[in-house]
Amino acid sequence: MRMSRLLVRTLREAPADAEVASHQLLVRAGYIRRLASGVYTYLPLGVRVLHNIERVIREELDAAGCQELLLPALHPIELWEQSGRADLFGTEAMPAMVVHGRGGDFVLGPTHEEVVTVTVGAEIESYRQLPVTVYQVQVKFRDEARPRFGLLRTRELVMADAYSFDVDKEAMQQSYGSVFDAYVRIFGRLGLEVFPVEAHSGAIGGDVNHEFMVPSVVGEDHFVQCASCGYAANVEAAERRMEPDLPSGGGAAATDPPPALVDHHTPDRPGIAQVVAYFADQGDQEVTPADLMKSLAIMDNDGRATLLLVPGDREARLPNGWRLFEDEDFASHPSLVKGYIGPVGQQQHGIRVVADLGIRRAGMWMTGANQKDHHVSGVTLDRDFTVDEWGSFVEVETGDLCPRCGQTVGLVRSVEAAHTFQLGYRYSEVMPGSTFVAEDGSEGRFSMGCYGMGVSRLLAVVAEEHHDDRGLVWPEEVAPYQVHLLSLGAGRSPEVATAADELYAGLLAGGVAVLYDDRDASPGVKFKDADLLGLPTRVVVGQKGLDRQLVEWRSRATGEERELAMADAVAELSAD
RNA sequence: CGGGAAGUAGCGCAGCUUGGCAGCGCGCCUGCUUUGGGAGCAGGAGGUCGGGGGUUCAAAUCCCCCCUUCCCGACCA
Repeated sequence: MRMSRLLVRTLREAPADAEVASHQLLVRAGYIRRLASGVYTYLPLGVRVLHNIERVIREELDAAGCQELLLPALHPIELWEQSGRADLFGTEAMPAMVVHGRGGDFVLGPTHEEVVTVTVGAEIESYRQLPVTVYQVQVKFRDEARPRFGLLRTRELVMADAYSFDVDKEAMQQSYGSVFDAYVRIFGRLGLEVFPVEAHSGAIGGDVNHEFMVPSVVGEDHFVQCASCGYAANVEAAERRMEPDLPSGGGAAATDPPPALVDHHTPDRPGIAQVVAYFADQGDQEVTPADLMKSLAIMDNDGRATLLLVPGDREARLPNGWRLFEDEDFASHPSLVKGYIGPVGQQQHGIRVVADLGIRRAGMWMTGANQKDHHVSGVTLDRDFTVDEWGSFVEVETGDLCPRCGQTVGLVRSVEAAHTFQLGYRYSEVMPGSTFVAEDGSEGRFSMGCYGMGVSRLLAVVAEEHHDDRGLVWPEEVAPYQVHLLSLGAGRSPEVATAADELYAGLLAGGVAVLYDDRDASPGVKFKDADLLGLPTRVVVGQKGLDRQLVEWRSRATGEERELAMADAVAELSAD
């Protein structure tokens, strides 16, 4: 491609709305342009990068035996009513956008479980046709509450997602493993370090699932990593080890004998922070969040009223399916007084008590008195309350102990670049046609998996992880062109112009993806633009080199420079 | 959705406090000169000062409403 004809314009300064490096550079170098908040146009250079990422994904998924199809982006709303997820529209869990057409209401597909299930279900009649894994690469739509960081979080995004269909759970897990492995290979080819972590499943559903986390300073997530044994998990799913006798930095040490319960009048002070502030204002007694026990009224996934106890200085981590009490739940369980909840005597009211292991450490606690505007201190395990079930119910923090090996873990800031789910029967149970004749003649239902990867987000992540202060530095797999050919002073030197034109023609004939900067621009401009665009190899044709029948070769990534004989240049560059 | 900031030429910004010709740098166009790390000179084009309403002889500037964008938080497939 001749740069004089390429639809690209580089900017010396980044637009004020671009904050992070990948966003600034992609805009400055002319790869993308913003159309609206979270909606971007891919200019020719950007499209080539996008297509390269897609090519890598296709190659690996094809190699793993997956078959590509293309599903509609426009979904009849009835399809989502059948899965029950239409109820979530407009909520934070499923910010889908609905459009009204002549044929009824449609959803701009935010994800494709419903569509793919009915599509594949209609084609599969027998277990003999299974397993099958399909995938697609297409645009999806999400009405993001807050688009961010250029392509990292958008309202319209390109995703690649695969869906596996198997005869049973064991077979599904096989398929899951094979796509999982393909995903790991894809990240490797894109030049990204990735950590598949155990995670929550959110609105997609299913049991086992993994997020593919790429460590990055622009990440919106953190994952927990153990340097010694390799344990890695999302903070929402991570557990920690807690030795019963190990102090965890909270609560008051138990005295012997334990002191009596002390009631404190704490008017209008629901919540840990307010109580701490209240005692700080009073001045007669210092109370820290760690002295308090956080008592949360929960509906668990079986609909049981449950009291969850965690140390007051820790964030509670609710298991999948659990939710906080709503007003009507409080109304039907009067023993739990919103804002002043405590564990004392709750089992007598039919409340199950579960507690984080951090509560078990020797200690007594201040907590709600189950009476409005009152807290109570000196609350002691076994004497004043008992626990029905222990577990790890707090978000893991740096310095906590690895649940696997007991060493300390750390939090790593990262971008969620892909998410894979073992769905099981979540969709095949509710979507019509998701049955097949099993080997024994009975009716079977698909055990499914789904595997989503953010293609446009990956473009941003690769740019984020591969740039320097002068511009982008694309890995070869994704670079829009491999060679950036510059002619210097071609306007005044017919010899340079001819040599550069011939080299360009030779590279094209040799099948090299080459971008030819044939513009009538000064050398400085061409060098700066070449650095900014970030193609792997730069080749300069100038009078200086031509006098010795040489062209100059330079690696964008390493800065390494070589001189190539004019006569060998095409062969050498084609071999790369 | 809560908090904060900002909208003036394609991009980056000044002007607003104290109302009075709409500016600067880069980019763009023409010509000449230049040419190995974002060249020089000369000439030129380009504006709904985010939108609407109000105050005033007069509004980019003061007042009210709205829209948009970005950042922090919440949330997130």
